Amino acid sequence: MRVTQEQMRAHRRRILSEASRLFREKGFEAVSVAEVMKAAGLTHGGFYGHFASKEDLLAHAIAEAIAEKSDAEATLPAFLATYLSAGHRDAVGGGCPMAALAADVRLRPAAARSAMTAGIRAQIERIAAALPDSVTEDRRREAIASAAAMVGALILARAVDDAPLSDEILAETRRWIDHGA
Amino acid sequence: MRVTQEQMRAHRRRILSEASRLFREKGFEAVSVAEVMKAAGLTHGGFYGHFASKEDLLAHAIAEAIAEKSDAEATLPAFLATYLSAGHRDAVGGGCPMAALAADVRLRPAAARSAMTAGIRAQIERIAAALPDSVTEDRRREAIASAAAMVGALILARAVDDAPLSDEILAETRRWIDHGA
DNA sequence: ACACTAATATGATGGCGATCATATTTGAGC
DNA sequence: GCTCAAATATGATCGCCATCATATTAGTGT
Repeated sequence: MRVTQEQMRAHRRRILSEASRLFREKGFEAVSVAEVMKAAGLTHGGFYGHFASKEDLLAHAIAEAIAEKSDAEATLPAFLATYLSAGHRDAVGGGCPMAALAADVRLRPAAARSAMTAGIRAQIERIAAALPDSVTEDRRREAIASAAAMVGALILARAVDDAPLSDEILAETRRWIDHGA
Repeated sequence: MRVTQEQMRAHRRRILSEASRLFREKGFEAVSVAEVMKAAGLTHGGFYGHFASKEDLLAHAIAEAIAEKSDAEATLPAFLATYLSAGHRDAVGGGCPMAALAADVRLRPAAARSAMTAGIRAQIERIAAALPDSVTEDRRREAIASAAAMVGALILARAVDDAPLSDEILAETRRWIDHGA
């Protein structure tokens, strides 16, 4: 049945939002188009009225997740405390799209990689802006290394099946960045 | 046809080695059991004589990759130079199993996570051993943060579709760890 | 050498999932 | 209000793949 143009835009937003969450939570391949549509309260057939393919959806979902996360924390220690927390580790679906999908994106077509690249760039710049003043070149280096350490720590903390080790990875990486920056 | 027990062990090793490479290269889901067997020079049917399931294979393949990588470089700068190099970034199939599979392992059953956890532990200890002398507690912190930064940098460098940015992520993270350690 | 069984090969099976075709409903523009 | 096309729903299709069943071959222990 046909719906309002407004409704249709709302549907598209809903699909994107659910896809963004599901992809982060379960990985790209493990989520079916039908599952996304069901989560959005629709049936699978209408999907191709909104997106060209599942991979097209991924690219938009990544962009969505990145845009949604662009409200930065002011200071680096505050950001770090949130980012490298048990809460963030355990809430993958609503968490950092890079930690959840950057490894996966290597295997995906250009559009998805491009969206991810934009997110990584933005993240580096955001961290650089939050760093205490110093030489521009050093700020960028610190921002890059901090971003890498944060993403890496979250990925490792999520991979590990041992809770104390997982906590330790988060805590020690956090202290290390705090100390170095 | 039946083969020598020796042959059979060789087949198993071959399957593991090809699986280890293929999983790193293309991801767990994108590799089929038949593909692994073909790469090992066998047909798909015999697979279940060697492993209980595809996921069982993954667990053993991770353990394999980790064992194969356990010949450490002596010094941290030397290890870093290899690890955060364009060559390593571009040779995923023979590269670090954590950078290739840690993010994926979060979605896999216990055995795979357990093998990965052992690898992460070993890597942390190896880095700690390679660090210049200092207080034990600080060494461990530096080792954990360095491991996280290295894995994160490699993942980000591989995700990005822009060569200069990718190179920059590797180079700056490397300098940052070198400097801090 | 023989019998037995282990290793592999060949050939199903069953399910899932991306995508497409067609039907249905109902906004939108006149 | 009427017409037409646009969203969505329903229902294929087609291919892939993990796993299993059965056949074939030939080591292994005697």
